Amino acid sequence: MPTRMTGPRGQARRPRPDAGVRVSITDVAREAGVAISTVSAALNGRAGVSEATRVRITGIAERLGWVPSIRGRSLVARQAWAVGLLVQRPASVLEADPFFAGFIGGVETVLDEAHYALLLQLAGSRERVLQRLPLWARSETVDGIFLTDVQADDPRFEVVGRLGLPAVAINSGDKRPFVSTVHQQHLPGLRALLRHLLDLGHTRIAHVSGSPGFVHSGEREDAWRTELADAGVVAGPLVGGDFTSEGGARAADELLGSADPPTAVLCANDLTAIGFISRANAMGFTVPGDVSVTGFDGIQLSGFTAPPLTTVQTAPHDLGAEAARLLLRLIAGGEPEHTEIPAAELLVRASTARPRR
Amino acid sequence: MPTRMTGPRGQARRPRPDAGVRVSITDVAREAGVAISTVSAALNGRAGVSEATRVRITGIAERLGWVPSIRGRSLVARQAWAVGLLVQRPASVLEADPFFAGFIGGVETVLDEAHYALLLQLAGSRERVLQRLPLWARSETVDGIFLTDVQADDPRFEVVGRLGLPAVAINSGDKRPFVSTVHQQHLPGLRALLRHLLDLGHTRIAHVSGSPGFVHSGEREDAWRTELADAGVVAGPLVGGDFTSEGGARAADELLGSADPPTAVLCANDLTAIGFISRANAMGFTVPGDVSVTGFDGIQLSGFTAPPLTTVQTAPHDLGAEAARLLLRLIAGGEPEHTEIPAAELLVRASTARPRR
DNA sequence: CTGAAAGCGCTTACAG
DNA sequence: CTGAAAGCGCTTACAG
Repeated sequence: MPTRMTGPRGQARRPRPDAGVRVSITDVAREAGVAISTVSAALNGRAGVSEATRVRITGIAERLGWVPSIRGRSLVARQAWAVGLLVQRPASVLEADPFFAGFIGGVETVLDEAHYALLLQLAGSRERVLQRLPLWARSETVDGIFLTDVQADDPRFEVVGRLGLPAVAINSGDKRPFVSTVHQQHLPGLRALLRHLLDLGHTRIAHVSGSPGFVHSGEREDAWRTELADAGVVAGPLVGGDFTSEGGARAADELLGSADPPTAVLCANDLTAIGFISRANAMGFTVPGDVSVTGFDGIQLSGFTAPPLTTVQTAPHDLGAEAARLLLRLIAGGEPEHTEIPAAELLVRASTARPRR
Repeated sequence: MPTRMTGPRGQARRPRPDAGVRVSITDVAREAGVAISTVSAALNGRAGVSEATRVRITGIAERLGWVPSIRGRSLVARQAWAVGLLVQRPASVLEADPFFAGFIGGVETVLDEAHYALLLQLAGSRERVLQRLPLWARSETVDGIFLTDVQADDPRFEVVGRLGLPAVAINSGDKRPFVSTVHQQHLPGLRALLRHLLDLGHTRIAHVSGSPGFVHSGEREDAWRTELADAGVVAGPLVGGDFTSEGGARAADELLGSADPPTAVLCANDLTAIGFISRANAMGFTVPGDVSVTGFDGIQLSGFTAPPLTTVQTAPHDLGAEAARLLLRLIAGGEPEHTEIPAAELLVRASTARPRR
């Protein structure tokens, strides 16, 4: 039976097989009959250690299963070898959102190679993020952070600037002080999408918007308004959405239940479009026969809906990879940079067609 | 212009506004004219500090913006205040998978309250996970880990046991040595799903399996075989899938292109089912008119497909929350526990109906 | 109630 | 080429 002992913080800790014997640099040094500084130099490939000693020490370290403690190393190096993603959303939204999985996947491919880890925390709201950001920075838990879900007047920029915390903003619209930014242009794809609808002959094009406050919500709404104005078409009704399928379904109720429904609907993202189509079908409308519907994002499932969605293909994975590269460079002492990945492109599939009349 | 200086590891580091002046416990002690041990005791609410001193020190710490460095604290406390998720999949699979977002969301809701962080790393393959696990454990980067995607003969159990690393296995099937486990029963829902198809009158029920090697792939295939056998129905054709929509589409090609297509298809998960339906439609088959199709998982979009999917509703979020609770208890010195969350339930929607003849 | 010391596991100048 | 010492920022016994 395992016995109980009391750990350094007074918590009961159960010893495990082979676990009590944490091997430290001191153990390796003792075993090798050298000083710890020699072990350190040998293992880190620093000059000034004879090949014979290096081989001997390496062998002993391996035999003892010694791996340098990141805690001791962090303390002197003043690095955490971790970067953070402090998400400004409740868990429920994160779980449904198609952006984060791709973004994190991209981030990881780069961090992994650099032997950096990603620290993830869900702060749930804008207020709690602002509360936690200084703690993260001052406690030196991470060497830098990603700023996603940038809002129009985002106070985080001022905070990371003041704290001196390396940060990369993703799709923040403008260049911001103190931080690097990576951006994927959505406007060209959005314009192409609207021209596609106009070219098909639509003149009554509605918009289901994203959650208010987000940079990309405003961007999509503006593009819709501007592009239609340029074509001399009166912008159809605007319905407030929230980037969810439920929001899309509600918008369908409202738009298709009206006296003069639109012939095309620009949805703020794919989830919204899928919800819209689902409800439209339930109401007896066919897509694209009665109404053309477009998405935005190009999530994997958008190619497998009925009908497959006309949308704009974004690249959260590539955005994540580039953001990670920028952050690592900033941490290494580089100046802030501002880069772009290739613009999001129109993907014409089967959810759009000529208007019936 | 910022000047350059060289950091402790020889990397160039750019000082930032306000960033050079890292305030440590020593600064607070000096400012307050007390010993660092007094500052530590005061800030951690330990007994033996007069109220007056505590108030004074707290005030000074706040004014100086001091937050204890997790590095210094980690070293003496021998805790990382972080747990890890070392994912055994390439980024592309992770990005498409509906499980992880929900699971991570659930984990976070619990960790956040306990002031623990989640360290995420994508190792990409089983081999690299096994290579990295000892490094994570020995470098003391995390206090414990989650074991997801458990495979039939998973070597990770032996490794975490040997390393003494607290671990929680998710849906691992059996109880395993050394680790806590959390499980959501899928079998009752799976059986109900199959009985639903049998009750509708289907006698030719095919299965599109998941990726080979995973516990839940085998579980679904076994249930399909067993339940049909119990009902005296010969199990229809089995097609290998991979939990993706592409795999589902390929399976539709194969099954619906055959001379005697099945009247119902049990897909290993929702993504597979959605891909199957998409291709079925393209081939001129209606769902559920010509063929009934079922999913598994109950992802949010499964309610918005055309037709909405009959599936089994799983709860990755709850699984994540419970797994996090178990892991924190294990880290605090508790014995391994084995818990269950409520079983996954059948969700009958519109993708299933009586067979045509 | 407060302070001085030791030590967690490392790395980095600096002596020999 | 190797070793002894100092120090990163904390916490925890132990003295006073």
